[in-house]
Amino acid sequence: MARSGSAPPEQSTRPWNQPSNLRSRMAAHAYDPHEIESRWQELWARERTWEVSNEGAEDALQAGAGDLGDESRAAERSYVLEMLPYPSGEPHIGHLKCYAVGDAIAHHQRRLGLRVLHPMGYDAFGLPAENHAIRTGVHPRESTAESIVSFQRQFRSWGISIDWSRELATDEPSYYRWTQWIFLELFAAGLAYRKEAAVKWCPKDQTVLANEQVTAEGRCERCGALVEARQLEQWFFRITDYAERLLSDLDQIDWPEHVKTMQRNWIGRSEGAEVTFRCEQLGVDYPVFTTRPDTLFGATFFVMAPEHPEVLRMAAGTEHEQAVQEYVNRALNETNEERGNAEKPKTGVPLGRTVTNPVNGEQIPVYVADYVLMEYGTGAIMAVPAHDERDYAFARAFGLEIRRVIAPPGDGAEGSAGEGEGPAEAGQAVGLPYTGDGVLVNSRPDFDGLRSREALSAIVEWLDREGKGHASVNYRLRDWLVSRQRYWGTPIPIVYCPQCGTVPVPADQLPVELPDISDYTPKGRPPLAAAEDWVATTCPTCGGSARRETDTMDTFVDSSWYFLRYCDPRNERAAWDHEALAEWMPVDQYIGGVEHAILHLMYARFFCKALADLGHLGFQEPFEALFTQGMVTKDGAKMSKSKGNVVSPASIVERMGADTARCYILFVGPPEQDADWSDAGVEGVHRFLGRLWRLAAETAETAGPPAGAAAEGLNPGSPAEEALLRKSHWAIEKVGSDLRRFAFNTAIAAVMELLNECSREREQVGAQMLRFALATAASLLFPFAPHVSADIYEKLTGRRVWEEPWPRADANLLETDVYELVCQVNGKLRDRVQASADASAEELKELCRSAANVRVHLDGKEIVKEIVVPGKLVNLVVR
RNA sequence: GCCCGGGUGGCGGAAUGGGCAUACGCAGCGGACUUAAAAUCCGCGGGCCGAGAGGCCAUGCGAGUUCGAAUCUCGCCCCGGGCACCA
Repeated sequence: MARSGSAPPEQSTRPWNQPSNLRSRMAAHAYDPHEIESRWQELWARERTWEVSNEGAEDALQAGAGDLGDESRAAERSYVLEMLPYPSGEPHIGHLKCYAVGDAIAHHQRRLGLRVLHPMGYDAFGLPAENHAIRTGVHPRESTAESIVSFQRQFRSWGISIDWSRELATDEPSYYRWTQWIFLELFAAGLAYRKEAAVKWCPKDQTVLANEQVTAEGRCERCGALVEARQLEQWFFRITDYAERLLSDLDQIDWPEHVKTMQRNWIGRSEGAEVTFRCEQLGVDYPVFTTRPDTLFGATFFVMAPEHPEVLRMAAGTEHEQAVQEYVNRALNETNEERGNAEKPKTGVPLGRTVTNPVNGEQIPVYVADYVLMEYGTGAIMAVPAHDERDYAFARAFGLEIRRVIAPPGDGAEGSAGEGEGPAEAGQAVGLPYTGDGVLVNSRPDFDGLRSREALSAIVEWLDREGKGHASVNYRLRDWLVSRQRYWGTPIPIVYCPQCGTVPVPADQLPVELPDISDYTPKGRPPLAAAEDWVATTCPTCGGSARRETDTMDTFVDSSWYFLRYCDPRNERAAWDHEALAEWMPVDQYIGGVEHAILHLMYARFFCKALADLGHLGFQEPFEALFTQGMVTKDGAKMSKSKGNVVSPASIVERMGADTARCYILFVGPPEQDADWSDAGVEGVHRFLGRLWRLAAETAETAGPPAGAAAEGLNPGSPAEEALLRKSHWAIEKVGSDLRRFAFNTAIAAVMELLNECSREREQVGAQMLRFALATAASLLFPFAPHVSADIYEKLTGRRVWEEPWPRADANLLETDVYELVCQVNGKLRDRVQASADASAEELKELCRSAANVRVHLDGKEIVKEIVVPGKLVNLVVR
């Protein structure tokens, strides 16, 4: 079996750049990516290579019920998913990167033996198509359909291994019917509700804007007019009910730490207490939230948000009523950008009332000020100017008392009661505001001297006993505003009946189809309101005449559940079948841009938790693992039409082929980091694929008929052959481990190294060994450059590379019996010598001491210490 | 201001648990082939000194820990991202 002796050099092996008939050889071995890529793409399409069926469904057909073998099925399946693309114009380079990453993972997992679900769809509703319609009159459905066709064509031309049988678009009634169903489920559970809220309004376009349509300067994205605030009835999802679970479940999922951190910050959990301040004059209690109950004795005034429903009532009948009314009106019309600026001077107006500080019974004045936000906490605060930057600024501006109640730890000033007391000016001297923890002073005998931490719980306990407060947790997260006064979106399936009020459309009457309209121009009300025939309907409950909701849903709603639909995309009876979901969900590897770190990823998590609570899902987290890819820039800047630095994937594919484009984008650097596009760099990768293909084509000729699986029965017949065999196994090991850690750049570099060794050694090794090494290279490169790899592999072995198991490295070939021992003196490299792998520490020391250049550096010195790292180095410490 | 990333040749980057800094690619230089060019192939390649052997210096800056630091610790500078009146 083992062929001993050297494999005879192939007589037909001839330097392939030999002068004779160079031209014809070049023609015969020219790398033609277009021919190769279209040939393989056609085959994969014809044979539906990447489609997977739902085994659960098949089991159910065969066996009646299908929960046998759940575990083994779970072990064998994998769901790889890239974020749903928004189809607009043509795919850009960011899409290419995303799918290059996802496809590499999908291919690798398939060849590890998993059944991989890798579907595709389109986030087809959205504003750009509607804005386009306003400009051109072309129906958004048409322009979107056109974009989808272009996306499909390009994704196919990239050779992405998609199961096209599951394709979907969120603007299809067969899809949004179920988006509406989910809305109704949330509505029935009280998780979808209506309330008045401030929206962004463009006075010029006479339309409500989505947040993302407002520029950083607070202007309308389209016309540049300053955006105003308006109060309108809006639909919300009660995501805040899930704040705690959205936060704590982050610990269970394998996501990049920075994404989790962003979500944690977004949710913004704060522990503290709710404390009640009573207005004796009106006999009303006003609770506030504070994270610093230990500073309660320093509360010298009380502030309410302009939106607070009690503000006007409180001021009513006082001399300040007029001023308060004016201040509130002004504040409500401010944009968030103006109001949110912490730098601007504090403004506010007294209400002419006082409330009682529950810990000491003091009457403190009440103000209305726009630095207090209605959306957070209770919309009112206790102000502790000595220990809060904002309250301090306000107190200084209004000449209010600043009372120091926390002394910095260990400053010895704990006993100096009275210090910092009195109106504004007194505060300056002692470095106020001091916002850190410390020791209580100026409070009450039983609390003075306690540290902040201790005082905090002691005071909360006291409040609790007295019925004046209790421990409480607050979140920064707000409820999700889902209504959009827009046309191109999923209609909200609600009817307003004069008799019955707000009535959900019964599930069996879904979908509420989006009607065609002819005029998309904004007219001060949602475009759908103009579709009179559609708006006028009958009440599902009483049958009387009623009107439809004319707002549509935020497109983030559409994309919050599409990954569920992929599991069962053609189901007409339900949004999904439980079996199908049990088979595929959750997504094992999700891939997308970090720009969705908060919104999309938070919304999808919320949907799954809510749907799980309603009994529709059997899991809590949709995405087990997340990978966020970095941006692709050109000349260091984000690609944009206005900068004229856009690199179109189509032009790269046309010039050099999809394999080159995909490999380059992965080779240029770590995929999670931003990468700058370099035309010269692409050429380099293209050259590499060409060299690989040509050497393989040459080798296929000289090595004779394809020889089946490349590795079988192959024994090295010479040191050169053994070296190439070892290099092949090194590459197998390297690419495998690199794939596991998403290090595609170094994986491709390893295949390059293997090819370099192949071409260097091609005359020193037999054709069979060369064929093995090149087939290995193709096999390892397949996840990144599927077409050329499939082509080479077939030429060399007669087999289909995607049906081959992922190669396994032979551990024996990864270790050598001799290696280069690094010899150091005082930590500096002085020589390298051959050492045998089984040499003892003593032998290694001796080897090092006797190395030629080491001896020079030992001359006249005394060795005081010898450090041996077997397999690596010896370091001699001398004096 | 707070919280994350990151800073390595001319350039993109590599070094996976403290152990040969600069893998792989680009650009560059030299050579082969060609009437020539392109393409292709072979070779060189951090800086300084040296004829060479070799030596010294070098991973943003400064200290520290260690036999040994791109890697760990502390301080500082610069770049990118997120949050930012959230009580």
